[in-house]
Amino acid sequence: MDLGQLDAFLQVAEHRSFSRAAEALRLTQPSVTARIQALERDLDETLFERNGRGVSLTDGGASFLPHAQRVLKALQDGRDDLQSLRRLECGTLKLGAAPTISTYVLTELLKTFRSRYPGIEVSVHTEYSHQIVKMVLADQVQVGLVRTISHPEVVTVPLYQDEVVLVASQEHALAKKGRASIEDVSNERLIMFNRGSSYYSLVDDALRKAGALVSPAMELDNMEATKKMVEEGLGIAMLPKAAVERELRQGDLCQVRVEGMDMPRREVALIYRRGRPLSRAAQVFIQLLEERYGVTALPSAGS
Amino acid sequence: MDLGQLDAFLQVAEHRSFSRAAEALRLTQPSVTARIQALERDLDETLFERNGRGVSLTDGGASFLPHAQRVLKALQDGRDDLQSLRRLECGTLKLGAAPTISTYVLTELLKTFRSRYPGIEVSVHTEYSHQIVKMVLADQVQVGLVRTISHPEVVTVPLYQDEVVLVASQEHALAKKGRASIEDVSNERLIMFNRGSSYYSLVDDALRKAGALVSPAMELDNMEATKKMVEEGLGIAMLPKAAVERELRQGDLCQVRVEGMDMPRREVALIYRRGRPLSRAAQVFIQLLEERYGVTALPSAGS
DNA sequence: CGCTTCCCATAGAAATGATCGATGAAGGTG
DNA sequence: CACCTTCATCGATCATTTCTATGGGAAGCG
Repeated sequence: MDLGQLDAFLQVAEHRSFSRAAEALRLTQPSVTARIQALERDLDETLFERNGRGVSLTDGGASFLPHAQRVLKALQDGRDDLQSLRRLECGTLKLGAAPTISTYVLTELLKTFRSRYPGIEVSVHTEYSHQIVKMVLADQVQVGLVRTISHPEVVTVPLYQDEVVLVASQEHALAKKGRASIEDVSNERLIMFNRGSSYYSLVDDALRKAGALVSPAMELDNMEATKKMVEEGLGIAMLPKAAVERELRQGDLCQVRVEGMDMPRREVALIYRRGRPLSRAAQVFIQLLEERYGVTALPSAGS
Repeated sequence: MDLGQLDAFLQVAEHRSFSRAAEALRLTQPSVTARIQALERDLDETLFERNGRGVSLTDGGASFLPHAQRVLKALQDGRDDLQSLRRLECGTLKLGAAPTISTYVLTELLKTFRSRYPGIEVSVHTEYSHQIVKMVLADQVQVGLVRTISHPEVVTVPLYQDEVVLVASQEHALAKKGRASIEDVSNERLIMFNRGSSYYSLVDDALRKAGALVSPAMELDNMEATKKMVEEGLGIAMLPKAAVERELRQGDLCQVRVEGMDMPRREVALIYRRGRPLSRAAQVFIQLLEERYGVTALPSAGS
């Protein structure tokens, strides 16, 4: 069985003639005869009645016709799908991101991405960074946005520094002062965020290094709840700036500069599997990141 | 593009390996490589990522995969359809029949036919005989059941004689006597049926030949109405026996023998287009007629 | 680090299959 | 009856596919 045979079959059925079908196919009539005969032999079924003037479908031919049409249609659909994939009119982008990034950075990025490529389906998996790395390696996600991690199998492209800032409610004394000493901080009720998160140890280390003796007054596993606590004046907190940007802008929270302390920073990076061609959707997503953060993430074509 | 290429594509996608796909296809690995490369060249799209250990689909390959599956499925469906056609599990039977035959003979035949071949779709077109002949010639129906007509392009197989009988209501004087003379008939109110039908002239001729001077008391275009009229005692009628068989059996009407008159007969025949292969459905329908009426209608295989 | 193993790509020869032009046979047409 | 059209057949040519043998690259193991 051959697609050329099916093509010939459809043409002959349409034109009711071998010779006219041959013209349409840009073949000679004996070739069309050969194709139809081969098809009939293959299906063990006479498909056409040959009568003096042209041909007509037998019952078997009539019943096979719609299937032959489906075959060629499916093929055309396949080609069309590839074409729209090339034009980025469809496709799938599977992203992995660490929790804070997923909530406070990715949303903005995806807004742009979706308006640029409305046909591409996007799915986001939020996990801790080390888990995202595993997912990238297992091809469960194509691109990850995580804290900088090095792994031989993974390409890591730093995007930006995610700074941790001290925040307090608007009415808080430190907020009004705008700055605080290590001592001030030590005397405040510090609300800590999620012991499992990488921020916890970052903040903890930085405070210890600065000589602050903090006793966490509260620990929450949830960023939104933590912010609300601080807003309500139940304490102060050291949180990633990206996560509190809106509240700072709206005045719900105030940033407090801490004198004599290096505020911890976390480098956020884009990762993807090394040595593996990226899907087109992933490529254009990474291009978006390149524009946004002024980095070069994709190997240039020349290398 | 070639079905072998699609087959190879599916096998490689499934086995994630060219060589295992080659085994499954009973080919050598280089052949599979060649097929995939040809397909990739045709689609202008890399379908597989070749990594040291096996291969995996690219995004393009993944998007083409379901279409390739559809192609092969459509083909299998086509083969299956032909198979069930051969087993008479499906198919189409288009019948044409003259009005009386359609109503009073075909129904019974089709009951048997449907129970024997429940999957075959049957459609019946009821037209006057000469119209049915045209439909047979135009391939609008495959088989016709009509009064015997001869036409060089049509095979005509007489099936049975459809006798015309004189009927009267149970209470009618002639019914009680069981027989009538020509004179009796002439004195009765004769209800005639449908001037357009071939029965009209048959009956008219026969009466005239027998010397009856009839003045139709009523003329109806509808067999059921005619019978009702006779049942109600509004007159007598000469109707095809097939059309009144049930009423005779149930006693609603009585047959009256007419002395000294040749009752007209109409030969009913099966017709189909000459020199054209019949669909399987038509063949088995004709076989049913052969059984039922003890005739030979199909050319034997040897000729 | 080198060895082995697995996997896919390539090259050239042989086989297979498709196409073509010419011609024949059958049926329809003037 | 001659003529035209239409499909089937035949043998030659050409293209494609498949095979065997071999090369190169990546992964796994000692």
